[in-house]
This record gives sequence, structure tokens and C-alpha cells, in this order.
Amino acid sequence: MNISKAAEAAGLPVKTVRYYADIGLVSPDGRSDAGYRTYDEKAVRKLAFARRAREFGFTIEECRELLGLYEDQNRTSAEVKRIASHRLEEIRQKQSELQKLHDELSHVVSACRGDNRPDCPIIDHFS
Amino acid sequence: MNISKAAEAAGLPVKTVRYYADIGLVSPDGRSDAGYRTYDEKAVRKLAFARRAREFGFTIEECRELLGLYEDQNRTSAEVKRIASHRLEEIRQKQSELQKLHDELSHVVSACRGDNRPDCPIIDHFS
DNA sequence: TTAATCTTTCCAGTAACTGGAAGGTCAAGG
DNA sequence: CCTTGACCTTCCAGTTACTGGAAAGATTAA
Repeated sequence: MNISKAAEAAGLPVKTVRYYADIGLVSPDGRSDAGYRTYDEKAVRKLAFARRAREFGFTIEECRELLGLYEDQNRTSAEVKRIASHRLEEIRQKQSELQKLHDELSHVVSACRGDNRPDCPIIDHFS
Repeated sequence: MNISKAAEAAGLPVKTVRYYADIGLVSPDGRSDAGYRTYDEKAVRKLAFARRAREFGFTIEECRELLGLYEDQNRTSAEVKRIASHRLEEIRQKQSELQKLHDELSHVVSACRGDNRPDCPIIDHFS
């Protein structure tokens, strides 16, 4: 799979996939004769995982650690479990924060009658 | 309320609050005689809202628009509702993506027995 | 075979902070 | 009143994680 297909499948811009290859976050499967990066299913899964983790505020280094959980042959299960559990807790925290954002915004939507009169009762909340 | 209290209350670093003031995203309530930025409850609510929106990938400009929904006296309810509904849909999308990330990671946690033997059955998923 | 559409590397620019210096302010203790 | 320490200010430089664009080679479709 060439880079544009892989990028498409993972939901990332081509530029970003190339960048991730440069910094060694997600390496291509290999290179074609012409020097084109090639990606297999596993690499695409890693890209998609990295995309999600990045979208939710994990840094590149944290993504590296998370992806590493799957790869480090010398890791102990206990260590993997400890790190992953810690990150899971962070994700649950994010889920709750996202819910708050959702609620605040849906408050706007439901409070606005949707007609052309600018008299939402919640205008005082922020302004 | 001085900047450090406001930052604390909103869950942001002081540096970031000052930066948001500089770019006019969230302005302080006013300035003290000595030139200290002062923040009231409303400003803090805006800061917290901006923090959440930023954490979930909305750009500064998008945050500006979202905060503007509450402030633009000339807006129509229909327009507010349209924009907010659109962003709400994005948030729902994010919620689903976050759930996927959660699932992938909890897969690691539950598949690892938590002892010291590195033989998680899911090692092939990414590596 | 030529045009369109990939791909490569390299280098510069951007968004959104973030750290640090140099210096002014304020509240508490001596 | 004076000092000390924790605030605050502005300004400027540095960082992270991309992102755009140039120049040039590869591939595909007509």
C-alpha cells in the first residue's frame, strides 16, 4: 500500500504520515524499488491508533509509549498493565470532560428556539 | 480575581490565560491599578469552556466562534443553532472515536494477566 | 509519449503554546 | 519602615507537531 492509501485508511494527511515515519513513530512496512514508502495492515492500524491518541491530547512521546506497549518483547505484563491502566483512567477523565463540553453546547442548541429572534435565555452564561 | 486564581479555576496554565488575553480569545474583566489582569466568574467560565474545546481539537478560531455564539447580539437564533448543532455533531463523532481508543487500550489491560509473564495474546495486533 | 498524478527530500512557515529574563507590586514579618 | 518572597507585568526566544511549497523522479492512463 502506498502512502496516500495508508493515510486515507488511517484518517491522516499524507504529510503527517511521512512526518511520523521521519520521527520513527510509525515506520512504513518497507520501501518499493523506487523508494516509495509501503504500508501494511499493521502499520495502518498503528497510524489510526496514533491518530486517535493524538486527537485526544496525548503527546507524540506518549503515543510512542502506548504503541510500545504492544511491541516491547522485554516488557512484563504487570508493567504494561500499569501503564495502560493509567492511560485508561486519563481517557475516562477525557470522556467526562467531553460530555461537559457536549452539554454546554447542547444547552445553546436547545435553548435557542431556532427562529430569527435573538433572545436565547442563556445569553448571560458567558456574556 | 487575579490571573493565577482564574487560571487555577479554569484548569489552565497562567501562561496560557495570558496568551488568550493577548490574542483576544478571553479578555480579562479589567485591570487593577497596578496593571494586573482581573477575572470575574464569567471570564473564568469562558476560559474553562475554551480549555475543553481546545483539549478536544477545536482550533483557537473555532473556539472564538463558539464563544461568540453567546455574545453576538446581532446573531439570529437560527444561525446560532446551525453552528452549534454542527459542532455538536463533531463532538458526538469525537465521543465515538474516544470510545474506540478506550476499547483498544482496555483490550491491552484485560488481555494482560498482570503477572510478570510477557505473553499477552494480542501482541500481534500492532506488532 | 505526453500529461496527470503520484512519490521523494528538503526547507521554510505556522499554531499554540512555553520558558526565561528583567523588572514592578503587594502582603506579612521583623 | 524595610525586606523578603510570592505575586504580577512585558518581551523575546524556543518547542511541538505539524503543514505548505519547491524541485525532481516514478507511475498510470489516454
